[in-house]
Amino acid sequence: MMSIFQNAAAQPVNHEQTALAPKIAEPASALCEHATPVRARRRQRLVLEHPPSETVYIVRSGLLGIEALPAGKHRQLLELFYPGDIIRRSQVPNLPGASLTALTLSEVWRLPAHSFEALLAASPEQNAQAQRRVAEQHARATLHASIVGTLNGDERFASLLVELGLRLGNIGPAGITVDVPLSRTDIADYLALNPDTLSRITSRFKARGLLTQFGGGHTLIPAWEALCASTPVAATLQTLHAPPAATA
Amino acid sequence: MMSIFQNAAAQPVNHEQTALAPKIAEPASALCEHATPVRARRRQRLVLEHPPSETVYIVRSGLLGIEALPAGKHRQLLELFYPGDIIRRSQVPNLPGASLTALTLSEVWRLPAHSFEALLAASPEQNAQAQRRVAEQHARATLHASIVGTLNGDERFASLLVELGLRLGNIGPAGITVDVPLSRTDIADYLALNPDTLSRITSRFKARGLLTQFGGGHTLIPAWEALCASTPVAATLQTLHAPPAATA
DNA sequence: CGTTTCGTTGATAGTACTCAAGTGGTGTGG
DNA sequence: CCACACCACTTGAGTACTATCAACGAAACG
Repeated sequence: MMSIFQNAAAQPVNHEQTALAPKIAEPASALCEHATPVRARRRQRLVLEHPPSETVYIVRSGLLGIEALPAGKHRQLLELFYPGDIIRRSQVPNLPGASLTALTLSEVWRLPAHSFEALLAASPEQNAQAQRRVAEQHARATLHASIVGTLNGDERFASLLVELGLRLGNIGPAGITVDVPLSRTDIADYLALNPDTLSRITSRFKARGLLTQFGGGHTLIPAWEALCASTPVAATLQTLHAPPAATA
Repeated sequence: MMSIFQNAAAQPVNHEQTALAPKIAEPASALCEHATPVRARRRQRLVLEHPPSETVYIVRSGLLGIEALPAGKHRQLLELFYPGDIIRRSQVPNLPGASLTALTLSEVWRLPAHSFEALLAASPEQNAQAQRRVAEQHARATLHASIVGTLNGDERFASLLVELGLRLGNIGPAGITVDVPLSRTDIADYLALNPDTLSRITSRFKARGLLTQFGGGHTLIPAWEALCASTPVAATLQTLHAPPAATA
């Protein structure tokens, strides 16, 4: 049974055949009747009220992130959200400048927390599915803490490339192509690195043949296996970011 | 309305009066009839099966953590769990050596995920409360990523002390006393620091009058305000770790 | 009392940050 | 069409922080 919490826009990396499969039609859902569709352009911030008047967002397409602005330090990108993810205020730590920001043109559903809970209470299957989804998001947040806490710059960057390749990559003749929706600053803020340091890392990756960059974020990963070998968490990323078809 | 998901064992830090309030009696719950009580001694690992035969743990007392053992690196303590927290396999990234470990003598409830979901489906209030609890745990995981990603060693250690003070501290005549249940290695692994570096940090803190250590993890924080001033996330920690009475 | 373990401290090296200069592309106005 | 300003990215040199390794001291244990 297809559900609203599953990825709608992810294009699976499939090493056997060319991806770019047509998007699957979605079934009608009780949620879409009560939710307000919202389109967010790049860099637009979505309001995160404080409890108890909470708002729940469900990502339909695009890419969003939690950002914070620590006093006197650089912006942080704490977490990335993909289609199907569920976001509410209380999931976000009350850091200075904390906000939910669209990193690309995105579509989300917005609905009050009490409506969301009422809808879940009415459907045990969707309730269980929402729980699993939130648990998966938790695992991703924990993994990110692990990556930022122990890996060096090269390994962190390789980890992000693997994640984006699994989420957004397409099979091309010369490797896997990814239209990276993050700016260089975004990537540095997400990996807790300095933009200068990130530039050195990308230069090393290009020199090692792990990466080819074109304009506008168009990126080619010529050697997927070598890239996966550059990060100790490639297998873990696979379980959290690969679509079910590619996991099997 | 009191619930099973609220802290049962936390002793709030209250700057107005002495803490050590008597523990509140808990109401009967449908969960305790279906859950298996489990006692875990220090360093004991709790089994984390893979989906779909998932197990859900609910912390009753004590302190637990998620640990991982990256190849060729030191152990990582990725997350701490306090009474009331909900833990299931899919919340934990599939890292090498990932396990749920008791850091102190702990009591948990164990039940199959499908039973847990069935019980939540029967009670909309508990369902909503479980969702809020999981969201709060998500916020803590994200905050930890922020701490480990951007703060230096001193700030990380101060952040942990504030967290433990809020969770486990008691008001004493000379300041706030905390029986820190973590070994030095645990703390270093949690803060993504080297044990040697952590030792230097504690020495600095003792020299600055922020910390007094006795044997067996008995710790005194003489200057709470000064400690909070040592970390940029003191206010955020307050919202996530302070009991409701102390937050107001 | 000796052994083991843990914690501390010093010296050194590796990594990333900061600051600064240089490069390339883009857009605007002459 | 060119000149210029502007911005993002790159690269180099110096600095700050932490990890690593080794030695020392203290406490726990037999």
